[in-house]
Amino acid sequence: MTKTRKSSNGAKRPTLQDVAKLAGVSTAVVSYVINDGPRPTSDEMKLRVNKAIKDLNYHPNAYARGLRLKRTKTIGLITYDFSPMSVYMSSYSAGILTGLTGRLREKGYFNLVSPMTIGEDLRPLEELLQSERLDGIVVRPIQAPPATDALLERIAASHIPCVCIERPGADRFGFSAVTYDDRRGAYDATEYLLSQGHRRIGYIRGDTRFVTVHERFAGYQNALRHHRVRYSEEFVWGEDWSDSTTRAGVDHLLSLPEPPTAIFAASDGMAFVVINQLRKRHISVPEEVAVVGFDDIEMASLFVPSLSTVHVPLLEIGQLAADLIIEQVETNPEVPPSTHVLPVQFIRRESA
Amino acid sequence: MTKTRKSSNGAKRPTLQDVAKLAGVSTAVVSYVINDGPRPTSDEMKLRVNKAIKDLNYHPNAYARGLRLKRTKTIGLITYDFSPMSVYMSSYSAGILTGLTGRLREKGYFNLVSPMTIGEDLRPLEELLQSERLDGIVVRPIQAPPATDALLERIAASHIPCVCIERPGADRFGFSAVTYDDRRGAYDATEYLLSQGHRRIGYIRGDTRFVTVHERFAGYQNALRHHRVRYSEEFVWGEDWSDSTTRAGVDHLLSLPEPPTAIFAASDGMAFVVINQLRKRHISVPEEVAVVGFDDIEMASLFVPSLSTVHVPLLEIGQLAADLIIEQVETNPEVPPSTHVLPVQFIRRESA
DNA sequence: GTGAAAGCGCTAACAA
DNA sequence: TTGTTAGCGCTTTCAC
Repeated sequence: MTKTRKSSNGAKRPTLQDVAKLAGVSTAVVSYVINDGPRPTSDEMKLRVNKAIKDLNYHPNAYARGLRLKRTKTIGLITYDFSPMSVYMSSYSAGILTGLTGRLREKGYFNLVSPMTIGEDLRPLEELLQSERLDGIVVRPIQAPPATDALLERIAASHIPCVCIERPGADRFGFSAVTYDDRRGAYDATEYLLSQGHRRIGYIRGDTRFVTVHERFAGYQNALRHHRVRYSEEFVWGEDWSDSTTRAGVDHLLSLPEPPTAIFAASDGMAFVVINQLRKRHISVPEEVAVVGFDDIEMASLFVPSLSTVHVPLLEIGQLAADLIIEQVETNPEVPPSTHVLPVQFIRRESA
Repeated sequence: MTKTRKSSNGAKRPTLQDVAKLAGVSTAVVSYVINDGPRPTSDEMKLRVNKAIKDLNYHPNAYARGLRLKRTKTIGLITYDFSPMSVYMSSYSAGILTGLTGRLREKGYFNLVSPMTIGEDLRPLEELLQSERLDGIVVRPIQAPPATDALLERIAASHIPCVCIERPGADRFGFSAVTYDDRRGAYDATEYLLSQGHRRIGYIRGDTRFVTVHERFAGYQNALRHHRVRYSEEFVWGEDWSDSTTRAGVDHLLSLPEPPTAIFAASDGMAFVVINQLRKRHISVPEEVAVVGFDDIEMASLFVPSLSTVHVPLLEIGQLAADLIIEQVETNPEVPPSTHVLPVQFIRRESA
C-alpha cells in the first residue's frame, strides 16, 4: 500500500480550503453555503460551491467543527447498573436502546454508550463529561435518588444537558425524565388475578436495590388492600433476580400450609423461572397455579405457556428521551424540566 | 451573548492554557507532562503541573486533541442488518456487543454504535466515515461477500482500519475478521442427534439471506452424508426467521408420512417456537420429538425444557474484535490481516 | 455579497 | 529541559 500523504490513512481527505480553492471562492463562502448561513450567498456561489463539494466528495471534519462550535452531535447514554454490561444483556434495556438510538440517528445525532457499574470509580465518567465529547446525556439510573446522587451530581456539575430514563433524579438536579407507571402496572396485574378469583397471590419481588422493584411491589399491595384481600408477608419472596432465589421462592410458596393459587413475578425473566420450577414439580400453569410477569419482553409471547404480563413501552421510552435531550441541546433558552410518565398495559396471555 | 463565560453551559471549562498559567509554565510542558512525552520533563515540573491539573479539575478537550492528532479514541460499530435495530433486539448480538464495548472501554476507547439497514441509502455511512470521527471500525455484515461489497467498499475507500465480525469480507479488502465455526457446530449437533438414533431429522433453516444460515445448513448436510443417512429436501423448511414460518414448518414436518423424530432449528429463537408448536400439538419434547437449537443465548438454559444447542462464544467474538481493531489503529506499520475462527461447542441439555 | 483573518484547545516542531 | 509558536479544519466577525 502506498503511503503518500497522511500518517495512517493513505489519501488525504479534502478540506474546506480545498473546496474553496476549487470553487475559486473564499472559505467563508463555502461555510455559508454548507451551513446555509449565517450570511446570505448568491445562487451562483451556491452552485459553484456545491459542485466543488461533490467533485471532491468533501465532508466536514466533525472534530474541527466540534472544536469550533462546541457541538458534537453526540449524545451519551450512561447506564448505572450493578453488572457492567447488563445494558445489552437484558431484552428490557435492549428495547430502550433501540428506541433511543433510532430516534437520535433520525435527527442526525450519534450515540455513545457508556455503561457504568455501581460502586465503580467515577473517574472515567468525569473524564467523559469534561472532555467535551457530549452535547447531552441520557442516564438510566436504576436506583432511588440517594444512591444515584453521586452520579447525577457529577453530571449536573458538568452542566451538560441531561435526561433521566426510567427513574427521575432528585428534583434539585432539574433533569427532565421519562418514566413509566410500574406501580399501576403491578396494580392492574394483581387486580386481574383477583378478578379471576385468586385470593392467595404469591409475589416474587426481585432485587430490592432497584426502585422499580419497590414500585411494583407497592402496586401489588395497593391492589390487595383496595380489594380488601389479606396481605401476608409469607407470600412475598426475593432479594435479587437470581434463578436460584426465584426457584427457592417457588418452593417456599408451595410449602405453605395454604399455598398461593397464583404467582406474580416482578419481571418476565423471573416469571420464566417460576414456570420452569412449577413444571419441575409437576404443577400445571395456569390450571393449578397462574403466573404473571412484568415487562413484556420479546420472549414473553414465545414462552410455553405464553406469559401474561405487563407491557412496558420500552421503545417509546427511548424515543421520547431522544426527543427531549435533543430539544434541550438545541434550544438555547433552557427548557424547563418535565417528567413524562408513560402508561403501561396488562396483557393477558396463557399463563394466567 | 456574554463572551466571557461559555455559550450554553454556564461555567467555562479550564484549558491547557489555564493549567500552564496556574503552574507558571509553558503550555508545552503541560502537554509533555500530560502525555508523558514526547520530551522529558523534570520531576518538579511534573509535580507543579499535576497539582494545577488537580486544582482546576482539568481534563483535555477531546475534540481539540482529536483535531490535532487525528485520533479520536472512538471505534464505530456498524451493523448491517435487515431490520434497523436488530442490533440490540437479539440476545445474540447483545453478547457480541457486550464483549466489544467492555474491551474497548478497558482500553480507553469509546464505542459509537451505528446500525445500518440493508437496502438503505449509504450516504449517512459515507458522512460518518468521512467526518473523521472514527479511529477504526468494527463491522458485522450478515450477508455473503457480494451483498455486502458496497458497504465494505465504502469503508475500504475511507482507509479507516476495519475488522469484520462474524463474516469475513471479500479478501481484496484485506480486513481482519473474527468468525466462528458454525458449520462445524451444526455438524456436531446433527451428529449428536444421529448418535441418539435419530434417522429422520427435520431442519428449520431460517432466513436464507444470512450466510450463517447456509453454513449451518451445510454442516447439517455434511453430517448426514458422512454418516450415510439419507438427506431429504422435505425435511428442510424455512426462508425466514418468523414465528409463523417456523410454526408452519413444524406442521409441515409432522404432516409427512414419515415425520422426523428430531428437529434441528438453526437458531435458539426458532427452537423455542418449534417446541412451543410441538407442545400445542401435544407432542412431548424430547420423548416424541427431540429439538436442538443454535447460539446458546441466555434463555436457552432457562427454557422448559432447557434447550440443547450449540454454544457460540459471543462475548469472546466481541472482545477479540476489540483487540484486533485497537492493535490495527495503534500500530503504524499496518498489521497484516488475519482471520480468527473461534470454536463452538454443542451443549446437551433436556430438549434432545 | 464576498474575502481576510482571528481563534476554538491542543501538540510538537523549532528555538533557546 | 523549557518556552514560543505554527498549525489541525472549521466558523464567523470584521472589513470591503
